[in-house]
Amino acid sequence: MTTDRRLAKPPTMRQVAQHAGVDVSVVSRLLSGDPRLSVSEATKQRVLAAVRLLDYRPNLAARALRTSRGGMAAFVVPEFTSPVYSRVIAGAHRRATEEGYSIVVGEVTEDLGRLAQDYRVRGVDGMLLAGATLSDEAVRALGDAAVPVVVVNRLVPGTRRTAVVDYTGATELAADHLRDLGHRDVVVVAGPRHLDTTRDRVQAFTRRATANGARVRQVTARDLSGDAGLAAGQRLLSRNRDATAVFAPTLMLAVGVLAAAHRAGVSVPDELSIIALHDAELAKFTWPPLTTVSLPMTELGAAAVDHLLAVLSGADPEPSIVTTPPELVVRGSTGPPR
Amino acid sequence: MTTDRRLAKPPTMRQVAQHAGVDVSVVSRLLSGDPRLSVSEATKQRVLAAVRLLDYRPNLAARALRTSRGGMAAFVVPEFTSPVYSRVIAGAHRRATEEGYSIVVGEVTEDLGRLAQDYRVRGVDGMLLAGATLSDEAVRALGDAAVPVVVVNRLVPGTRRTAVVDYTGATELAADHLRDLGHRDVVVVAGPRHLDTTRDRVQAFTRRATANGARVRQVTARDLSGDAGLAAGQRLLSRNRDATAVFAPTLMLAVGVLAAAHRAGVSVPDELSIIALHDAELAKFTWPPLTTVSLPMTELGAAAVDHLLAVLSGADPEPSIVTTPPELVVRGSTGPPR
DNA sequence: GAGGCGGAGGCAATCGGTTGACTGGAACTG
DNA sequence: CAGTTCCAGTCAACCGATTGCCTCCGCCTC
Repeated sequence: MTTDRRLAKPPTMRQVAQHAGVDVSVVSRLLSGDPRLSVSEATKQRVLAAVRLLDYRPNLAARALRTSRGGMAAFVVPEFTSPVYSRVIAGAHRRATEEGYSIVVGEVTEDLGRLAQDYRVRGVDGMLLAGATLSDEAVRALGDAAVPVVVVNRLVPGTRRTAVVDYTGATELAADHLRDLGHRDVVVVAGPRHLDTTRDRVQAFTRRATANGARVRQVTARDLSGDAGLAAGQRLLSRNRDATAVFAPTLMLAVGVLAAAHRAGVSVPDELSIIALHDAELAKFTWPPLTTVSLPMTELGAAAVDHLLAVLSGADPEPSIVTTPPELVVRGSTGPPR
Repeated sequence: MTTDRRLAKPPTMRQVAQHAGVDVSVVSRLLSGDPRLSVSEATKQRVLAAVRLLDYRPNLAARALRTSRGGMAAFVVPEFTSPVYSRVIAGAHRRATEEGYSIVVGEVTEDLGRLAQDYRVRGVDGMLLAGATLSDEAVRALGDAAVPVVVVNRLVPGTRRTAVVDYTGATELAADHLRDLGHRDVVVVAGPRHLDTTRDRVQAFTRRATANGARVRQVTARDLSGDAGLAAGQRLLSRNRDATAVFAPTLMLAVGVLAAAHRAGVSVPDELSIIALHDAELAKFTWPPLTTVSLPMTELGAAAVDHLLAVLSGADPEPSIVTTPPELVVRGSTGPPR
């Protein structure tokens, strides 16, 4: 059972072949399911038995060298500490593992083309690129990087290689929740203008809320951090005293706004309701707990991997849109306006 | 300047050699700094010029095949969504990148030996293993896995291959802060008994707080999640009404206790002070913001990589202890007892 | 009986670096 | 001037899997 997995070198295909009394090419073709190979059933069983006996697994470096396919995908993020991206990574990792791929992690740098080249020689077959901090042109320029790139969670006009979740449905859920509670005067926290991700979410929300008959105003956060949310929240509270609800396109912004409310002595949800996009454990433990719209980020990671794999096998699929419906998670931060 | 980095195959060492009019072996030895090579300065410059011109980088798959060193390290965690581990990963990634290594991520499975074998054939040279959920024996058994394993953030008796931060100093900082505020009756939230990580922290805190003259009692959380902290907090509030302060060995436990206090209408810090180990953005945005002791988790990641690299180069270093001093971050969750 | 055909498997080049062994010539020694 | 020592590189065998092409053999056809 325990096949002495010490420091000894792993078995090679040659050893399997010897064990089964055949040529390595037979083993290779058999294991890769080459249709042009014909083997007798007996030989086939001998080979498979040898594979099992030796606990053989192909050396990926050798395979990568020969085929220039390394069985790895890079997940590149602006920073590792985002609670949202970590869920996307988890999903990507799971799916990749199922497909025999590994995930290597990377950080966004100014020269993504160079990064792609590095990956290429490392046997990394493609990149999953998350992060809204790049300009549209920068993203489009990646169309012919050294390895294929799939942009995650962002729809860039002119690029098909993306995987996204449906934010429209999520924003509508949020807008309708506020309407149902009776809010008619809402502030949305917009991200910085150059971040198309939040721009889209804010537009979609605004459209729906307006259609619902609400007055929608806007404050702009300088980035998507909690600090930016805090600052935006403070501006919001001093300028829009009559607003009864706030919509934040990301969780940390909402947490920041909540902190601003606490500091200003504004009671949530009595004087101000807060609702955010994206759910995470964190949302359960603020005070009051945050009402959010949960999005299928794990599935997004998986979809991105699937998309990349499709591209790698020569296809040019439509942008992948994760259809798992968003879910409204009502906690304590929303209530009827006073 | 832009050397057409399209889909074309990257330049090989052979091309560099041809360009410089020398044998590939010269290029190889020159680039790897082989001391047994002697080259004229002129040749050397020609080779280096060719390298730059072609923007050559060695194919890692080929190198891995020959040397069985793939230039990759795996960071294996129990789950990706921990805000603490993500900082460790960030540190590991930075350091690894500096050393020309890549980080692949993995999830803890029951059969870590098998995982190590998979990594071996993938060209992953070693594992950084985080996560306290494994038994001591399981960890010790990894001593002779297919690739070397460095255990992160955990001191297992009988293993030298670990990198840790100094929790003792951190717990003393916390205990002394509570003493300075005048607390004499403290509850510590212990993690589950089998988690030696939190056990050590709890013991160290208890020792110091007791020495400081405080009465120290204990509640046990079933794991390290916010939910577990909430449950423990509720038990704590019903059983130890006279305690004036709580020490939590991890951030999420503290967040859970804080939530319990809110739900019970107990005011923090007036009726109950809360202090936690580990700082993260999250701590700034709870209400009140959490007083914490910040630990050098980024440095820990870097130290773990350094340790692994040392092991890979044949050394057998002492357990690495990150000496960057912990820092007390006083926010709003601690104050004098009423 | 010669030729054809298909099944079962073998041969060997190749991917791109690495590394131990080796060589041609200049310089130096005795 | 023969012999030795360096210097500056060169040669070629790997590492382990993949893959186009070849062979051998038995059997079927005409």
